[in-house]
Amino acid sequence: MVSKLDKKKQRGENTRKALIKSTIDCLDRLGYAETSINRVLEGVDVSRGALMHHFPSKEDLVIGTVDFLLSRILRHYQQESPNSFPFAQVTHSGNGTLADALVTYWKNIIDTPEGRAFSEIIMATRTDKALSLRISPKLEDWNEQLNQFFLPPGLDEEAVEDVTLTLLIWRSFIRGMIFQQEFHSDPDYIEKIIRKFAMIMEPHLKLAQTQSDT
Amino acid sequence: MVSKLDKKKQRGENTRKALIKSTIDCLDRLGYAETSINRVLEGVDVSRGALMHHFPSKEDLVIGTVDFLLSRILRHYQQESPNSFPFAQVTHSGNGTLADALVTYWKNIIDTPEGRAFSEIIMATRTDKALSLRISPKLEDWNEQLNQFFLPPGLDEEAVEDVTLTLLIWRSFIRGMIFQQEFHSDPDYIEKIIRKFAMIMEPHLKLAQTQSDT
DNA sequence: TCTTTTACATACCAAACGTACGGTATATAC
DNA sequence: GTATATACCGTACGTTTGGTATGTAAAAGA
Repeated sequence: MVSKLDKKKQRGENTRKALIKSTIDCLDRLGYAETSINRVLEGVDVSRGALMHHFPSKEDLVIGTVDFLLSRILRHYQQESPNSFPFAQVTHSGNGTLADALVTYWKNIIDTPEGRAFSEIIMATRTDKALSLRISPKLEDWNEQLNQFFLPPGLDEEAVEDVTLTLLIWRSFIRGMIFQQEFHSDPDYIEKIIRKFAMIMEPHLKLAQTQSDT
Repeated sequence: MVSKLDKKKQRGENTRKALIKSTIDCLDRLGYAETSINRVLEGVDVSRGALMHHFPSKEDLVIGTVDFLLSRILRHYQQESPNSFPFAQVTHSGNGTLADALVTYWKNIIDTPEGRAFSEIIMATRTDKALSLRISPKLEDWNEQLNQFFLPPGLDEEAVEDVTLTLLIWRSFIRGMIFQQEFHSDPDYIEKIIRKFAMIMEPHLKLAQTQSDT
């Protein structure tokens, strides 16, 4: 009884996932402007009707994709993964340099199909008011949850503000690197920039940790 | 004799400028995905035929807009403007804080219709190969020219590399702030982040200057 | 068993897209 | 005066867009 129900729900879930995967692929390869429903369908064996069944509008498809991308990153932080999380590595484990961790984070999270697709959506959200209205609350929540990973308990208000700002600087820089890639396509040079940034930021991360220790 | 020819060429030049201005406005308000030829024409009193005469394809219109935007920023740097150029202010004049200059730069150059339109095009260039082929060389040239403003003569090779990397970090951060705005719409908070970044970067700019003085 | 719900498929729609093209007016060159 | 180039106009074309309407097969619930 249950297995047949599960089988059907599972089928629907698989279709949803396939559509979202194809959407991510399109956003990464073609950009937001050229990502159409037809193009998404080309990359997967799903009918137009099936897509409209799961995502009644194109906007719903984008929202579904955002939900997937946001929870993906959160999941990534929740289950340890000390190698791709720069701050955690420095403040918790202590082995390896911050620069290494930053480069790994860039390669594993930001400069990936999912990371680039996310950037495309964020960029589109800037001018798409309907999208912004639905996505902005999600982003605020997500931002809040992410920050919790970096805020050791017992910090005073000022220290929390300080760490939060430092985190935002880090995120702004690393997202901006997606733009910068257009000027410097050489991955080695990109890595060099990231390493220098890590070097400059390092003392300010250490400071945040020291404050929480006292 | 000359006046009549000039008058005609002037008229054409005015039409071109009006079309580019309208394109910038559309990119800023609607984003790259929703910027169509029809939409550009809506914002200006020019016929469809006139647009096709000056810009034979949509791609040509974008290229024309990029040319305008790039030369605009270069012009901005060439003619003094010490208030909006953070590095110049610190290394040349010395009055006012770096943070103030950075905030001014953000407000006057990046967070403007022209700055946002530029970001939209750069983002689109990532996935549009035809556009990338025509724009990338322009960007490399432009980048090179911009760097010249920040490189005092007599620097050794290592110092040049150091300053160049620092410049790229700065640019990556400030462009990334366009993304970050989607998370924090409050301008005062944006300013706070920029000021903290300036504080962190300040010693590293001073270092570059000291090296060139010795 | 009969009804409802879920998952998917096919066919179609009006609107908008970028582009092509024939035509007019005027200014310069010879 | 004639040829040529520039600036501009307006319509029409074929394609693609996001979205809808209708139908079918099967599982779930009564």
